[in-house]
Amino acid sequence: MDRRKRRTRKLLGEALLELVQEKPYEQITIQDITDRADLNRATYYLHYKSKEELLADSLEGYFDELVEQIATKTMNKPIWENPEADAMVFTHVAEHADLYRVLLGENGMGYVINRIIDYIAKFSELQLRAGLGTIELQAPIEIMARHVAGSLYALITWWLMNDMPYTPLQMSEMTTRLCLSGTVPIPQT
Amino acid sequence: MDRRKRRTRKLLGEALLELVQEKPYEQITIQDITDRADLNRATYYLHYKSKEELLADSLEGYFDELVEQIATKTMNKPIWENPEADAMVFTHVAEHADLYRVLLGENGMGYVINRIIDYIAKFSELQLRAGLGTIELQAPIEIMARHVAGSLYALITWWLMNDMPYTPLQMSEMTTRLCLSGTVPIPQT
DNA sequence: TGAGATAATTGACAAGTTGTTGTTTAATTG
DNA sequence: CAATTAAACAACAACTTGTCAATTATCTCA
Repeated sequence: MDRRKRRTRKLLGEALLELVQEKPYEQITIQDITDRADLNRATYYLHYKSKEELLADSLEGYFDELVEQIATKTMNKPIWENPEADAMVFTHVAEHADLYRVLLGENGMGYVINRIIDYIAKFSELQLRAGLGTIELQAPIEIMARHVAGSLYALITWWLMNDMPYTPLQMSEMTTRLCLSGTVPIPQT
Repeated sequence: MDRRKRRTRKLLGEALLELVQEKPYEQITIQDITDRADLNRATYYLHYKSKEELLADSLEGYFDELVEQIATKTMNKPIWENPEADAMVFTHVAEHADLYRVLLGENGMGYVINRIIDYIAKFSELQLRAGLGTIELQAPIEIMARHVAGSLYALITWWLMNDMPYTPLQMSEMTTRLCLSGTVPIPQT
């Protein structure tokens, strides 16, 4: 890819991620973005058709970085020996807390939220499949993966929106425990 | 409330919920809404300041209806004797599938998503507190409630987006099982 | 029922946004 | 260095927004 092209896109992405922290996403205009990036508005349309397209592109980097980090650390380990994997997610979120608060919070963006849940679900599915034989199935793997993803997502946002009252490791341990053993380890029925 | 006022708001709400199923939410203009509702554009501003305000107002009805249904059926029963409660949620979603697909799916709306998770979390928290004494805590109740809410949310959307391949009762049973006992009932470590 | 209050209609305003185009200038690559 | 590709710039019509003041219709309650 042309160096100029890359440069422009990077500038646009940075501008958007900055702006997203200053005012509601819907209120950000293309004008705002190009002003901030010091580019002509017409230039924007040479690269992206919509705001969404730019946003997707800009977030790619963050996700890839995280996924790669995790992948190298947790290859093939079954999920229940891996609170570190989740801990990395919480750490990553903490490092970009301002951004994620906007993306996931109050008036968060459905696109991003679903994207993240998908990401986690895919990952969990792999982990669950890896540990297959040993465990008794509570539900189809696909569904279990969604369950885990939803839980992790909800705990991340709760944690973010409540000023991160636990350490990433604590959060990750609770998440793991809840996902593996559920809320009621020994049902008294 | 004045009958005309109520009428106008109802018309606006219906118009928005219709439009939301026809084109992306961001692309819907106030003009579109008032055209559809057969009202003057200026009238809109007499009632709402933003699209979000109208949306919130319009959804209120749906949620209240559902919550009331559930509340009467499940009063005071501990959560693990209540797959019916969850089943009602899945049934409700199925009845308004087209709408929820837009609100929660692909380019869903963070506002709505978070609103729903909050709703469920509050509800779970009550249920968990009710059954307290009997169970050993895996994590603070607040967190467990989020965990359950996230899971239910994720399973609902997965189910919706995959053309509802199970019955509401099946979904609800799986949800309950996963939340109570986790993905790995007897960890073999 | 009728008077007074409240909503809705209408038309118009300036300000701002959008997407696009054609031309010119600059940077990059081999 | 020449050819290619991107960016800058200015200007376009079309549309959206929020707000106004003046007018008309509808509702409420005494």
